[in-house]
Amino acid sequence: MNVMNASPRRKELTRLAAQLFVQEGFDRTTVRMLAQEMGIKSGSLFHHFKDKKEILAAVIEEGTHNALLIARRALDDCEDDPEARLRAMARAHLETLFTDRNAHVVALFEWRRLAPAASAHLSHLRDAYEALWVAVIDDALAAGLIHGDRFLVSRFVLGALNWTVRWYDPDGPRTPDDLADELVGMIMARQSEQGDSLAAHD
Amino acid sequence: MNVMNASPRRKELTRLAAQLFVQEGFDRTTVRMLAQEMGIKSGSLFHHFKDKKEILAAVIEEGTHNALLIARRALDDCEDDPEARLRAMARAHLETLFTDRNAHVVALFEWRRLAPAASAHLSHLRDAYEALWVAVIDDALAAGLIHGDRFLVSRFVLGALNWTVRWYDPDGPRTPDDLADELVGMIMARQSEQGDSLAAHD
DNA sequence: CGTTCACACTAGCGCTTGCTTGGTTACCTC
DNA sequence: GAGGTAACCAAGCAAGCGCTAGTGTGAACG
Repeated sequence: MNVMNASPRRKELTRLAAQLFVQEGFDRTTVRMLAQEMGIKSGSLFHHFKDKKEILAAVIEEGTHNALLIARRALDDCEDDPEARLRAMARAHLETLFTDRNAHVVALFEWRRLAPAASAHLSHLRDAYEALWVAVIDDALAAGLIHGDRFLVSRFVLGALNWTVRWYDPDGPRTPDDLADELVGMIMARQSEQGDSLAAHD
Repeated sequence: MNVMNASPRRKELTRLAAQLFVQEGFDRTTVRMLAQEMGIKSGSLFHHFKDKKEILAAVIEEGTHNALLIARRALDDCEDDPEARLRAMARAHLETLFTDRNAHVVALFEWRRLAPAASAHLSHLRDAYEALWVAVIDDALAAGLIHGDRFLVSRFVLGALNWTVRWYDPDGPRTPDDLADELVGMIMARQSEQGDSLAAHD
């Protein structure tokens, strides 16, 4: 019985589980389906995970961890002006949603299924990820690039991004980067003249 | 065995079912839980609905129907400029989400659980609702009020609105109308140079 | 009065669920 | 070659699931 460590085998199983959770949802994914996808019998599954919820926790941890890594790398690699950083974060978010796809989607949509104790352990990962967003949004607000309440803007932007998993077709004409750029363009104050709209909100 | 008609009793049961579906999700809501909430035994439930999925279908139909009614009324009651109409649609959307709450939320999040045949019957309702949105967005684009691709803008806006059910606290300081106004303000091309009219909505 | 009908009940069937148990294999280390 | 260990399997249990069958009510109607 493994508890929290990450053997290579367990990592692979987690990746497969994420795929099924995205397709079917956590509740409709049975341990027998998971086992079959992994090429083992259902009983063997409980050698790697204590119970079904621990599989979900592992998937969500993996997804959030990955999102954090990709976002940090994106911020490191991009230029240092507010618009570029905002664009980089939006692109990174969609990248985790659609290329790494599975785990991050599960993290977004099945969070509630976790026991409070388990989600408490993961919340620091999530907080770190959200902190990145808040910093970028704050910079964009301070630069007059966008306008509004910092709390609401970040929620709206993340909502618009997260909802893409409901309608986006990866085989369609648009790339995830196109989506990210369009969203950033949509919310940016089209400044024909620069400067004075440094709106300090209360 | 009722099939599609809507007796008053069935309507009430549908309302109660929606409440549970929002709280627990469709899969985790058992027929015994539904029956208890309705004050009857689980067997009696199947006098009103053919099976569990028909309950979900009834809830979703109710939710979409209601959203359509509220949106139409909002458009009728508001002034006839693109900004007012956009604001009215956003407000109406959040109104269905949070006051009528239950059914519309189920319609958004449990759509996939429906059999294709059942969802085909409901798709015309959904199409009608989306048509309202597309018309309003098109007007706003034509008026230069917002900018971007009509398809993407509507998806992003609806995504931002729908995602509110994940974080909005009805007991908090903000009203749903506040949220709607902030979102509209966020995406509007602010070519009026005087001002950060932030808290000043309506 | 008898018939009908909407509505509810009791009882439980057949199946699936998450999970446990006891044992087997293959490999590593000393 | 003895001992340990990670990985797996066959078999199945207890609980819960959606749903059905058969019956009993009281009100409405002729």
